[in-house]
Amino acid sequence: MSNVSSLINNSNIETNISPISFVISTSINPSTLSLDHTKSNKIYSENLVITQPTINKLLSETIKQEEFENKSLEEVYSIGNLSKTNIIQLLSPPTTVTTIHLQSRETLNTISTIPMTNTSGHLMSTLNPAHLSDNVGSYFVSGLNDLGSNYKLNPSSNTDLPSPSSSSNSSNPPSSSQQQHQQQQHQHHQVRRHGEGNDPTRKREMRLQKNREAARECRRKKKEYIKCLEERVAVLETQNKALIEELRQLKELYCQREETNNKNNSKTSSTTTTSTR
DNA sequence: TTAGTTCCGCGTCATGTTCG
DNA sequence: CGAACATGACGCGGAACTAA
Repeated sequence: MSNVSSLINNSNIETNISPISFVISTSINPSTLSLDHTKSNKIYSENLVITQPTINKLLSETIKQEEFENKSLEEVYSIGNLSKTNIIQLLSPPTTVTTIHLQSRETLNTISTIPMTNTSGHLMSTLNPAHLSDNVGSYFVSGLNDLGSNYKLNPSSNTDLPSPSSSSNSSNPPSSSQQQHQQQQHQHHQVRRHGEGNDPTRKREMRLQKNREAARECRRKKKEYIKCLEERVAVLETQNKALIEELRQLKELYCQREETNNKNNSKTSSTTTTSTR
């Protein structure tokens, strides 16, 4: 679990997106999900960054900004009617960050179907459960300075994974990672069968075996981390484009208003001069 | 078709970090 | 402080790709 306060302090990414934004950490216990176990790890480590309009929609269509900011954690929890959802921390405004541990596939679906918007409500992207499975969704690691904590996955994530037979894709042939997992388990059991005697050769074998597995896991995490970064880049680029467009429109509007004001001013000044004559 | 190149994943070693 | 773990570095083999 990443420290939300440090996340905010060390990274201005969320605050750049919106004065008030929310980080929803999808630290899902894989055992509670009926996901393909080869894919659950992806969800396990990633954070969703959802902006104010989205979180409002998530919690309640009727929640007003001020209301939300003044609520206690428990109150927000109950308003949002987020069953099985645990709001860990709600920082005070202006940077309000909520970290929510999602604990069920159901909750994940609730959030996943909500479009991500920017500060002005522009649609940024839609987070779809299918995207999560495909690892293409709009979710990313929480902040550059917090990447370490995302990079480090729960070491039990492998062993806690549901068995392939219980997954929804049980009819599919095992993927390479599934095979790898089975192979690892097999090797693990073999090692156990042989015991951990004091034989130096056996000790060395054990050490090599463990390191082999550790290296595999390390590479997997590294790949996942890089993928997260790439996805984050994509999302930030989209947001950046939207913000630039928003800025352009506002500038245009401002110029138009200036022009109208100038015209009005010149009109009134000319009428006043004629009336004084 | 084939030789050369690139990419990817693996196993191992060395070393830094964490934990009891 | 030692054991266990995490990770960077290195070399190797195989698959995929490419140019001749």
